[in-house]
Amino acid sequence: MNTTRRIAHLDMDAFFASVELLSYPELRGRAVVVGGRGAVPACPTTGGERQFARLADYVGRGVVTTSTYEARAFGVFSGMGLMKSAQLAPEAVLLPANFEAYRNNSRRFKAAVAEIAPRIEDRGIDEIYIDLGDVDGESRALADRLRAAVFAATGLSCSIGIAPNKMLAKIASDLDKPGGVTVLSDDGWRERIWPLPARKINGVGPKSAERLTRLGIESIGQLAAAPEAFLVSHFGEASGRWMHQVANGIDPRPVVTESEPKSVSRESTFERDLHARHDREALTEIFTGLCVRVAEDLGRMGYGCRTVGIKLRYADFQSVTRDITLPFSVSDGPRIRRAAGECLKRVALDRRIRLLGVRASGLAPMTEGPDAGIGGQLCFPW
DNA sequence: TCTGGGGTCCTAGGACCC
DNA sequence: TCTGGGGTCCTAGGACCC
Repeated sequence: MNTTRRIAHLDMDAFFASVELLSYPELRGRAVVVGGRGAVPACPTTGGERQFARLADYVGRGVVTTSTYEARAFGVFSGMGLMKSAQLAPEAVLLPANFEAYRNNSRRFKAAVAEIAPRIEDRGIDEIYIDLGDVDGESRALADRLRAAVFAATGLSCSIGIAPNKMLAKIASDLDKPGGVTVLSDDGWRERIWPLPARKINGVGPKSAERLTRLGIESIGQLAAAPEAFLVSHFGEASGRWMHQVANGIDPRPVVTESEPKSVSRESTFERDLHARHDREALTEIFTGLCVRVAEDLGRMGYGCRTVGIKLRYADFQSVTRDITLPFSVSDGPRIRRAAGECLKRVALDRRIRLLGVRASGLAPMTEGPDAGIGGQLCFPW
């Protein structure tokens, strides 16, 4: 019996920036950065030629969402503060994010893939896993077909990895970016994967990579050779085992084609740090607005929540969370606001705050009207 | 001149029940 | 009077991912 699976990971190349280049083809070949709250959109001048904001002129707390490969050559990557990236590439063009356009293109590329291979796991706006088990065709030819279909639907390029499991497929899709296809076979993957840094494993982040380095483990191959008991003793039962397995090419996780939402949240970082007393009015307004948006999200999804939580980030970047679980499900702004207010009473408000967030979890679909799912009761304990 | 916003999953301790 | 386990729920924090 042959139980070898065939799984693809498809990753759009510099997705947000590439979508912007569809609108502004004159920027092709230039260092372009997408991101930033309050970044200035492109505007036509009187001559008809479009005018773009320079990265060097940005002021604020925004970060890079995506950068073109030309910008990455300057060392500008996702997550970097815009003010810092401006020092590396002052002449780069800065564009504000246009999520409507990204969602549009995301839907289109996924639909194009689904025409060829319908078993798709959504991994966010710009990447998917595809179960190719029931799809005919040699892997490389199939990948070429998928790439062509994505390009025909969007005008955008992607990279694809095909391998016996998700972990290997994910690493493979990154091996030949942009526009590459990498196929790893059941017995040939080791020579490509084992020399890579352990950090390349999806799930080994900066903290774990640092700890591994201190233990003398740099590569995936070294991780694979480390005794499982040794990893378990340093990273705990679950993480240690998992690291040992994936480094040895064992990853039985299936491609999950459907999932229920677990939580929804809204948060906001302020232009300047606010003080609970001095800026009370502004904070109250922001807080209520976040609750209203969470309620709107829940309403749109048709879900209620039993747990309401808040998040604060202080000026020193320390974060705290508080949450409360209600005896029944809620979904309306006022009740979410009231529950979140209870949480707010349990945090220190004597320091400057840079971020405020509101979260709803313990989600359950609301079957009937907005008040269904609370057992018919309309009273609540406060 | 530090560091966005939206998520998932895991851990660990305490409460509470059997 | 002292001593157990196991299981579930709740809360807080943290790592990680896109």
